[in-house]
Amino acid sequence: MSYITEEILKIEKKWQKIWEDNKLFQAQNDTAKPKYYVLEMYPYPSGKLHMGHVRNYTIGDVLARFRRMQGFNVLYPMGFDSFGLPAENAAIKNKTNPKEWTEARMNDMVAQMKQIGLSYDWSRFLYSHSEDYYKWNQWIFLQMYKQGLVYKKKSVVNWDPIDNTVLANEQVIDGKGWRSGAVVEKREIEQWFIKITDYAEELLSDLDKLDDWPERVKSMQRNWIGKSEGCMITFDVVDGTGKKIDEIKTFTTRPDTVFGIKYVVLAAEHPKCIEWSKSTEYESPVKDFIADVAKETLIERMAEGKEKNGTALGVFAVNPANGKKVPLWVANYALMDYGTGAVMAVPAHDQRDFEFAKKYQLPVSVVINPKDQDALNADTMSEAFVEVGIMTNSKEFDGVSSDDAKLKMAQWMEEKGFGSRTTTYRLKDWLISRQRYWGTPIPIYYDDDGNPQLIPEEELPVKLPKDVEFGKGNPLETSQTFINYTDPKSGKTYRRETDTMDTFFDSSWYYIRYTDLNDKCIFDKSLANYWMPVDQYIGGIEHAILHLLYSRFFLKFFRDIGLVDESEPFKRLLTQGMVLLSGEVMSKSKGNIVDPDEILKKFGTDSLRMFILFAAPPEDQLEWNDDAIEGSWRFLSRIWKLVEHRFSIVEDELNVSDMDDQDKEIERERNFTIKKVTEDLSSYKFNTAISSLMILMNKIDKYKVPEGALTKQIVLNNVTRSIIQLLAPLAPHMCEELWQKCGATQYSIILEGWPSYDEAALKQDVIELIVQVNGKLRSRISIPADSSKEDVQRLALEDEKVQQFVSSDAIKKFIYVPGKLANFVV
RNA sequence: GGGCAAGUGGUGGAAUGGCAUACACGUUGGACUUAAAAUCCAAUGGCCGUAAGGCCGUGUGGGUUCGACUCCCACCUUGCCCACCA
Repeated sequence: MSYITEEILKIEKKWQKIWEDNKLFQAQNDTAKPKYYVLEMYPYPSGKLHMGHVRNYTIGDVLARFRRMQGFNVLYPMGFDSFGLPAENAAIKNKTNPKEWTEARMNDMVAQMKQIGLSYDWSRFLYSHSEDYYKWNQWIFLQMYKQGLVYKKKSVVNWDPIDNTVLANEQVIDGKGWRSGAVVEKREIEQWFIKITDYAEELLSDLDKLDDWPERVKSMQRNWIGKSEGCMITFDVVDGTGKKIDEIKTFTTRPDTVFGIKYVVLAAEHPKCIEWSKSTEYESPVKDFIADVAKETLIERMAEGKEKNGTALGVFAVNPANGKKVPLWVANYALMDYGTGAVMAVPAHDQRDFEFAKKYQLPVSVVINPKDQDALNADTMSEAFVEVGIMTNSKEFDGVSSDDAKLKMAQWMEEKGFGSRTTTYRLKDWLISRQRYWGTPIPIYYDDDGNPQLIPEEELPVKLPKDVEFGKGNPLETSQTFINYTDPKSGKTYRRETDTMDTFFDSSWYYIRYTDLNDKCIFDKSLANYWMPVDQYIGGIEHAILHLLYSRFFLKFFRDIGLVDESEPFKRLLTQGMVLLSGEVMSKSKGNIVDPDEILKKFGTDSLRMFILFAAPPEDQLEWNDDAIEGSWRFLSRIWKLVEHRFSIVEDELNVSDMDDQDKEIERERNFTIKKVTEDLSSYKFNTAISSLMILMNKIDKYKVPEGALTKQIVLNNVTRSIIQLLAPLAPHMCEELWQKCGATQYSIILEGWPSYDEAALKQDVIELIVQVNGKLRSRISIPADSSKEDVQRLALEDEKVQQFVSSDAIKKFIYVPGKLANFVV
């Protein structure tokens, strides 16, 4: 037999069957054993696995197998994020049912996963469109409702005119729908929201506990939550005659500039714009302006360097710091959904306010001067001064550094009662309503007064109906069986909510459902406490913000209602890089894909796995290379031949006193490689783990075992067995097969444990030392490993090459780093 | 505008204060072969030199250090995230 395609495919099938027949990968709920939970982000059932999937799952599979060999009780499950728009779009296009379409794709992908030999526990398989799963989505919704975390609000939403649905802010990318790419329009409808903002502070501060998350992901989440500390200031609003008609609050991070306020602007969506200008000469220009802003698409509104526009409201705000009256304006650069929708404008010290003031000839007044420079002149300034400086024109605060003034003035405003220190977040509440069929129905009905009422828990799940028509808005509205809800107690019929949930709801808690897939409760608390958190989570960077933020929020919510003790779902996070072909991301639309199936047919899954792991660190982009995968096969082939041609079972024990220097060297390399591979796999440096196995293999090739040399044969056997064990998580099928040829005691190599190494065996008696002169490499000398500094200096000076550069009277300093190098400074 | 990450041979990459380019791919030469493939062996950063050897070299410019790809400062380039966020 040799390591060729025909044999490889036979071996793969053989071992996949043995694993399955013995239920080798089923996680046991044995809470006495140390656990390890490995999870990959469950996929959307898109059709076939692509290289990105293969890379993602290979990484997880290696870690799962490695931890199993180390004796951990490993949970390694798989499932599908199977609700979502594509199934519904396909249903419209092909006149099929979303369920059939989705399940056909799921089946294809599961078959491929099995073909690759991924060691999932299929007894814990789940998918979000099953009634057993989405029932708990509805249950969670009810619990959140009861905790006051769910509310309905009429609001301007992002409307995707191609997918005919509302999009969350997060699903709008550069003003376009994340799936359809259509320019998003604005519409106003009643929507369901989840108050994730209640958890903003904890979601932010707990990021500091996630030591094993990439800094990049944490910083993206921090940006997204967008915490700002500042001050809320209340202004009296007066009409032209000075009569108080109302109040307005503004948020600022610059309380130090409060004496420089020259006007106040409201966002165009602010309801007070119309109210305050009503029945005055300002009403019509204000209305025109608001209409103009409303007409703009998101793209236009967000365009960079956007011209600032506005118009006066005809009313005034009284600056509570100095009692001065300043005009109120409506402007396109104020945002309704951040802060209060109203901004105090300080033209001298904010670039946006400055530009606006210049355009509309509003006054500018300086309250901060630069340190150690001439005072600013408000009339000749060409841009706002935004740096730290010295306070001026600010009464008792004059002369104070503007940095210190921030706190002092905020405190002063608090004492005077018109300001209060506040924290705001950019994070917004989560809009979960979707006017779509293929998602979880929201468990609500409306009473005769139109007030929302909860569907009782015992009636869950609210099932998706089958009598629906696609292609006419929200399909659920076409189902008579669905829209009418009959209260079992009163027998009365009510209208049912037809919105479904954002599919991010499904994926926010699936990881904890794997810990206990029972049908009585969402999950058992003790099992969840045992398995959680996920020790290693693996997925794409595209989920760095939303999915991971929502998941963190859900677990904190579960904790708060007593379902689980953990606060963070994912202990360690790995965001794997993309797979590229000639520098571009592989994509169907570009036609530059390498089909995993083709590679599997040619080289088998072990070679594919080896290539993917070896070609780049897991977080980096991976450039596909047809030649390099052959290199991976070549390496596996050499190990195969090592067992076929050189391994030979010997009953005798190794006798250390019979070992010569070469034997000891191989034995040392064997121990060293075990140490290196163990460390590398623990920190997922698969590429260097493989390279150290290659180095060991190169050394084995040079190690000669003459006919009948018993000691050398035993040494060879030992190193061969170790290399197979170390390789087993990476190339599992071939290693199982070879292990059986090498004196296995168990039916699977996984049950034989992970090889250990002897720290003492790593020591060398004689080492090669680098000798530098003035930091430049000049020679290498062999010295006893335990030499003293004086001995090393003496030995080094005896070296011819060293003598060329050093005369003993010129030595200023001698540096000796034991085991590494010696350096003469002359 | 703010934040984060990265920049090393022909290519993927290794080394995170101590031999720069491990390991692999590719290329070239050789062995084996009637031949090819496969396999095995050798060479492979640049410049100078017949050679021994020397000099230069990790985006750029400074700095710290006996010693810097690695640490510090400034800049350039690329990628990603956020962004009229008050």
